[in-house]
Amino acid sequence: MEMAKAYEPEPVEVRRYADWMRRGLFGADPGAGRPYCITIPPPNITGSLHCGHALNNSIMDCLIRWRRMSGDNTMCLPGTDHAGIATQAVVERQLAAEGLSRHDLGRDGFVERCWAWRREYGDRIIMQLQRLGCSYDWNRTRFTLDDTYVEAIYEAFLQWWDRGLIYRGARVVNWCPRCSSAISDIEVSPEDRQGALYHIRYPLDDGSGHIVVATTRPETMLGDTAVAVNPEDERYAALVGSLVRLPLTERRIPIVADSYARMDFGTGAVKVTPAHDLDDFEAGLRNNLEQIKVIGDDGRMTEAAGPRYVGLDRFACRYRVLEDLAAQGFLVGTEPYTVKTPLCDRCKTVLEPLLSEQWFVRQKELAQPAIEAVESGRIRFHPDRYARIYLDWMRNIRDWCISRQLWWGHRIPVWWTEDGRYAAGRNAEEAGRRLGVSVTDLRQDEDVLDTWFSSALWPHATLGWPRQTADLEFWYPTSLLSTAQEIIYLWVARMIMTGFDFLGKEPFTDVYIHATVLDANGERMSKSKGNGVDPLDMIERYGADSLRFALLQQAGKNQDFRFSEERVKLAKAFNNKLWNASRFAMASLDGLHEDERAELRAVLDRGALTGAMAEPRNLWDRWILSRLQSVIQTTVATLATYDMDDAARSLYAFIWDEWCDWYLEVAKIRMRDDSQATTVRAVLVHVLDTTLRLLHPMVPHITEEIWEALHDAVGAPAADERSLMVAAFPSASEQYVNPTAEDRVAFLMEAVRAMRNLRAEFGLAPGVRLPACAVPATREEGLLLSEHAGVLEGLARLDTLSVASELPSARDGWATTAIAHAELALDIGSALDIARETERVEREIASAATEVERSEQRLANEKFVERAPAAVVEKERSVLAEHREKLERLMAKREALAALRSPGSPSA
RNA sequence: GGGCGGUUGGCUCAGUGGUAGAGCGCCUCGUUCACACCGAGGAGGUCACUGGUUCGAAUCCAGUAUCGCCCA
Repeated sequence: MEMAKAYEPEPVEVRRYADWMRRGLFGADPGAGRPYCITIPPPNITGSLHCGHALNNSIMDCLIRWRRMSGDNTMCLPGTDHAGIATQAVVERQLAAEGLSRHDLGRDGFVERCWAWRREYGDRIIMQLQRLGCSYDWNRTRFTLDDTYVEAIYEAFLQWWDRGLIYRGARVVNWCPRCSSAISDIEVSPEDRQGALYHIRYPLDDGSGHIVVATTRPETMLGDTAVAVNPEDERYAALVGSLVRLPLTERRIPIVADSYARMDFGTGAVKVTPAHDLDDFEAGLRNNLEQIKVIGDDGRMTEAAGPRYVGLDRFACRYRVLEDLAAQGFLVGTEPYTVKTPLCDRCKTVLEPLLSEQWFVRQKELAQPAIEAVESGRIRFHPDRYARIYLDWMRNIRDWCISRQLWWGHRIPVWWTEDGRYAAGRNAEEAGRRLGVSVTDLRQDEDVLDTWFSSALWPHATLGWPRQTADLEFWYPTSLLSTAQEIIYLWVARMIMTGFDFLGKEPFTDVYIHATVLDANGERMSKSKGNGVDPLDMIERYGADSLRFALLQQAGKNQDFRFSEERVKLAKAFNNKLWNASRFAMASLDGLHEDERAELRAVLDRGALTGAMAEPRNLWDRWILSRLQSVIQTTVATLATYDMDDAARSLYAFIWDEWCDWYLEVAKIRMRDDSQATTVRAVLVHVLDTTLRLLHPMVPHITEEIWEALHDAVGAPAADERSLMVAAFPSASEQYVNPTAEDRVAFLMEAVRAMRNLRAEFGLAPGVRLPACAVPATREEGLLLSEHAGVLEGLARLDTLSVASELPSARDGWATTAIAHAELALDIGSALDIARETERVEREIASAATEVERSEQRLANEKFVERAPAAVVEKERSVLAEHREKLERLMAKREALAALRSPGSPSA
């Protein structure tokens, strides 16, 4: 296979993905092996891939691919949710463009229209996930309105119904007057708006004075049924129990003591409007207060608001109320105030908390096992700090409002008789039987279920529940749920509750909460701000692998991270580096004898060095193999703890800094020697193979492409059943761990760097080869230097490197430097300027002297010597000895240079 | 108001008790047959602040400041 000089992601990625699909490599069969399963958080069918999806799916696919290669029986189940309110909003907008409303179509017609929309656009995000490279089992893709899924919903509803957990009640909910529906907390987007805090005087009924309340929503005062003060507030203690006359109305309402009134806010007295505020609603229940609904479902004032206000829009009413209060002398003050205003996520209408008849699920009983599972560690959160956030919420859980006044969704399986009785059933017949009436006398409840009701059943419903399927049997409990922090409550918590309740087991054992992706300025990406990075643009420009790698490099236990196109560009540079290093390795395999090719094929097949090459003798081979074990170990350990960032970092550093910068450069030199070439090629092939395996979960396309090319290069037959996707993930071999080799190579690297540094300091052209000389501190270093002289000559562009017992003189044009355990000299001839060289030596002396002094001070500290661990003290002593030795050598050199400069000496 | 996270070189971030690191950017040099999406060399930080613990603190503890997230 011909490899392009620069890596071009697009054609490779498209071809590779199609090939995986064609060969059915994403699918799984239940039964054998260790199960590993992820059911992905179903994106909304109206959505398009954003950075949060891209990050989460990169993480999930990375983990799935890693587990698959590690031999687990993995299955990752994708799907989408029907997104009741979002889809309905989209379709209604479409209708509006045609001058129609949903009511023109009628319920059935409208639902059909939604299905048509879904058929046309609903799989867009699925295709985007495929472009990202996700190895999900697409044959198992689920949608929350699939027939089988609906079965699960009704089963859950009926079971809860029969146990009395579902009830109908009047509660304050988040109401969107435009959508005419209750909406869930997550669909509320609070926004700071400039408003005012109004102080209003409520006169005491007995005429003895007044009490002042503060509010940002004066129009709700028409629905006030009490004034609350804190029971510990001495200012008002005497007033508790007395009545006030509510301005603009005929009502007398009580002053009650309730600790939810904050003494330090406003005047400390708070108006209570139980029908229009969640906290007030609960205070109302505690104090047996009347609930008066003054704002209707359409956002206009009701009759209860009084004749002067009925029919007014709520905002128009605010101004009339303020005028009237002012005119009658009740408005005592106005101050500017930033009001956190709840907006509907979909249509940006200001939400109205209002009292409404809804269906609810009791939560206390369901929460108990879900609490215990996390307390006991049966379910683990990563990072674990989120467990507390979850537990705090679960312990104070409120009943769940599950009804929505929409048409698109699961219609609530409750039927009503004409006389207002009702019962649930899987269908009208069943409800009819329960009510003892015939179907013709029944009408089904108009509401649909909250979309989160269906998502709450996701892990088991997608696996087939309530049927006892093989998938459910094998993969439940699933392994991991990976998601964003803001849906811990709404979604994660509810899945845990339903999992325990319906199956008696946790839905997953691990919950990973990924970071929030911020823009380059550290701000949350949002459509309205328009500051989002579009992942699809990034894929188009740099490839899916680059996007994945860029995201994974920052995906650890952090709460958020900044993301920009620059990052993706850098990830692409890394991919290009890998591509070219591979190209180099493969170029070295051209025209090999068939015996050697067969041997290299065996290396690939086994994922290990084989035969005579299994234990290379050469230092550089031993070194790179030792470093390879370390990166294998780190990769496995960090993926296991969801530290994908550490895994990416460690692979990046290994490939770029060790493999490319050193091993490949050394290989170029060593391969000129036929006696070494065979081993070098085997190590090249093995390290490349291993690296590709390690990297594959993060950057699947490019690694598969190179892996295939590598097989071609050693003459492996074209094989349809071969894929890196299902090759074995590497595990570290103790036998290759070699700290001695690592130390020795560190020494040689230091020698090379020191000599390159010398060249640079004297401004010598990189092309000029110079004679060099090394004086080792001990015999060991001497052997190392002479054995690897050829490599050192190549790396440092030397003419010949001689190992000697004494350094040549500056007089003859030698510049010298010192590293630990050796002195080095370069014959730079006339380029040597004695004055400049003296300056350089002075600088080195100064820095060495500082080091010596620092070490001496530390060791002079008796407490340090006494209390620090012996190894630390020992290390300090050897560091001191090294620095002293270096200092002495430098001082000797200074003297030698001084002699050269003294009068009478020939100038250099 | 409650909870949580961050504050390390110009920028973005690693680094949980033993002499401060990387990438980008910057400066010098270089297209030697894997890669200019590159290579070699270099400059640049009293680790937000104040106390404490310790032989030793970017790291542990307490507090302060500041930015941000979640919840109310």
